Amino acid sequence: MSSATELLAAPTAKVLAVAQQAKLFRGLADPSRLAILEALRLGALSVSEIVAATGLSQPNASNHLRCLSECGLVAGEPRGRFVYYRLTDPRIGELLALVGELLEGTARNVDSCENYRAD
Amino acid sequence: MSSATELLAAPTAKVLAVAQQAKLFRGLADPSRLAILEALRLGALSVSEIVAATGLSQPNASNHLRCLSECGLVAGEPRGRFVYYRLTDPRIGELLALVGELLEGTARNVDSCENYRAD
DNA sequence: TCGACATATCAGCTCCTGATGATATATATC
DNA sequence: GATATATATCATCAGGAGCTGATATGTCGA
Repeated sequence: MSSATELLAAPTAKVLAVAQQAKLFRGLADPSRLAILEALRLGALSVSEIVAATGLSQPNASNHLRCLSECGLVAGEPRGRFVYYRLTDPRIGELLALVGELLEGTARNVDSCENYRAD
Repeated sequence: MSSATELLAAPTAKVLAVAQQAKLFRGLADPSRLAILEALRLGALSVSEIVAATGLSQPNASNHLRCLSECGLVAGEPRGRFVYYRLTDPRIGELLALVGELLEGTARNVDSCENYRAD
């Protein structure tokens, strides 16, 4: 954890908020999960449909869906043998759109960033 | 990297966009970097001022600032022995605000997310 | 009940991430 | 030139993240 002095004291609401924000961003900080969220922007999909739309392996997609569910970004609804996932909030689409706009204006050099290499 | 079939072919603009978005989110996916960005919302600060505002160690703050610079989220301006950092785009503040709103509505359980533990 | 299909979970592996302490480099002042 | 301060870089470490292949579990239809 950060060595921020605030964290040495009892965690303030602000510190907790930052930690939660970091977690949410971490949920988004993976190409596979972003691909899943993009696929879900058009409507609910089953796991198999998500696998087909993203090219992910089935266990990999399932793992990422669990992660996204636990972060509250998606929710699964079992219907027989299928589980249909959907975005929990339309603002998630807004968030992705805003980041797209930011990338056009500022983070042109993200691709050259050595810390986060897209292998 | 993701085994997405699109990536096996020549990367499309879409795939590259997702990879860039993931990188930008990864830049934001750390409490220390978020604390830095929050501090900079009020105006440009030197490295020492950022250290004071966040409680981070100097090398740690410097590393994170380099990361944020390379992602295009902040820019440093040397003035004598000081380097003043600022946000490169006001929409970064909007992004943080939107995530704050999302957290109020959906990701209430982020704190319980086992994949991303704030140690 | 059995077989097929859909989904979730697991073990193991590799690579990445974020921190620290030490230190190098740059700038300003005397 | 020497010293102090500010900042950047490095080596090292511990822990986390993301993937695969195997497999367990649940549902549906015959």
